[in-house]
Amino acid sequence: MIDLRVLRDDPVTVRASQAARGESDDVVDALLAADAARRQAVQRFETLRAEQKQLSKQVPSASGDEKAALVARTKELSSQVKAAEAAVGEAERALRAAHLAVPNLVEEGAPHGGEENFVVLREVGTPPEIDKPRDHVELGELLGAIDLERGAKVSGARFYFLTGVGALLQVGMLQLAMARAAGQGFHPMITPALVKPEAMEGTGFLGAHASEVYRLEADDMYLVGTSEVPLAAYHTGEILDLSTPKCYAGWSSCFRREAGSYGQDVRGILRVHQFDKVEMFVFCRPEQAREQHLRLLAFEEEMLAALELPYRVVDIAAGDLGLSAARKYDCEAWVPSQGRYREVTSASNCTTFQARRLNVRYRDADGRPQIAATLNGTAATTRWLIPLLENHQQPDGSVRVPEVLRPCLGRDVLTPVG
RNA sequence: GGAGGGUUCGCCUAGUGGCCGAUGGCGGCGGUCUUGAAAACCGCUGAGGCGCGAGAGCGUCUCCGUGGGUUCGAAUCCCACACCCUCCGCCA
Repeated sequence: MIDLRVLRDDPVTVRASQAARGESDDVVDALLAADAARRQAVQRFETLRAEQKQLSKQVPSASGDEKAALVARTKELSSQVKAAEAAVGEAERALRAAHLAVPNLVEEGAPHGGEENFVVLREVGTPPEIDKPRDHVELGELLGAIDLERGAKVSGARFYFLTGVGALLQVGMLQLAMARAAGQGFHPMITPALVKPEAMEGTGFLGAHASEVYRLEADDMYLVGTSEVPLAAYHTGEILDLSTPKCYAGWSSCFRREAGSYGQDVRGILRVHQFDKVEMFVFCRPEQAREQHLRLLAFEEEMLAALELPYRVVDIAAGDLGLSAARKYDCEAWVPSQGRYREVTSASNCTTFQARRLNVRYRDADGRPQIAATLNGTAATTRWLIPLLENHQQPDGSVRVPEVLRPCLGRDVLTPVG
């Protein structure tokens, strides 16, 4: 949710942000109107309520006719107060609905336009020259690392087993992410993968993403699509000490329905219903958010570099940001079999948008509570196995293990199994 | 699945219809004293909305797990629900 004070004082900025996203500012007008309507309702209620309280206090000390008259008057007021209170409730519900419909203010500098208007900030590393590259499905099979056939047999399309070196690679990669993150001051966390509706709702995943989310009907619980959900909800309703940012690295399995993506990326493990991910999450003061955002991006780049993967950094255009991000940088790793870069990390600056909804605050220099800023970014995830296998493949189908992963694999090269 | 107990402004706690405008302690902050510190003593110490004010502020309303209800008036009475804890059973 955006800051209503900003909206009232500076609606022009909010409209400009909508324009950058290529979206209509009807929702801005609706929010302004709902805000005004609520304030009016509140004032009416408060006037009546104050009178009721004042008269009510006189009842015990009054007697006889005077008392009867007082009670009669307050009785009348009582029903008016009740009606006014109901009107306030109604106005608040309307305001909330209008509020939720307005996306976050786009950060200055973000490219305008839609999905195709992203800006490539840099390309790092050189895509390897591979004659007739095998894709990760073939390599996974050769190495005994990925079993898609049995994944489908047991769980259906878009499921897989990681086996042997595949399982070790994933564990090693995620462990590397955890260890490095911890070394840089991120607090390691292993989070719940099932959350209550409030947590899912509070992080905004029941809006546009609702059909993406698995829901357990019998228990009214949700499977998380990323540990961003439990991490963001972790401090719900709290007032934090943010003299330094609170940084977490959360490891969880992630579940996504991938509804509406039928036919897209159906091969292999690029787009699957379940995967594992280490996610970085930061709570900080709003003025630190940009700096923290760049720090998350830098961490992602260090991870990709450590795994010796060629990648590029993309500045996502305003229209492709999603509801809560003010700015988003993706890293895309080179995928030889596709001859193009594919998304492997995503770092979002949600400014105060997400924390306002979750009511996560800190105290400013004057000791007053203020809304915190939140950010998130990918430290490592199952999908990375794709560029990892493909970029390091050798003509005979073996795969070179990057230096940093050798300790957990116990060898330098993965070779095809009989 | 069954049976109990609990939920009060950081923590603990008092509070069974109007002097609750929520008690007291702990913790925290400030001060006195001290070379400094501790102790002692004094003071301050929840959140949100709205209005007024240039501003430090002032006024007002809301919030005692959540949602309803009773009442002129509810932390307090009634109903429903949520969450937490303990024990029993069952299962891993």
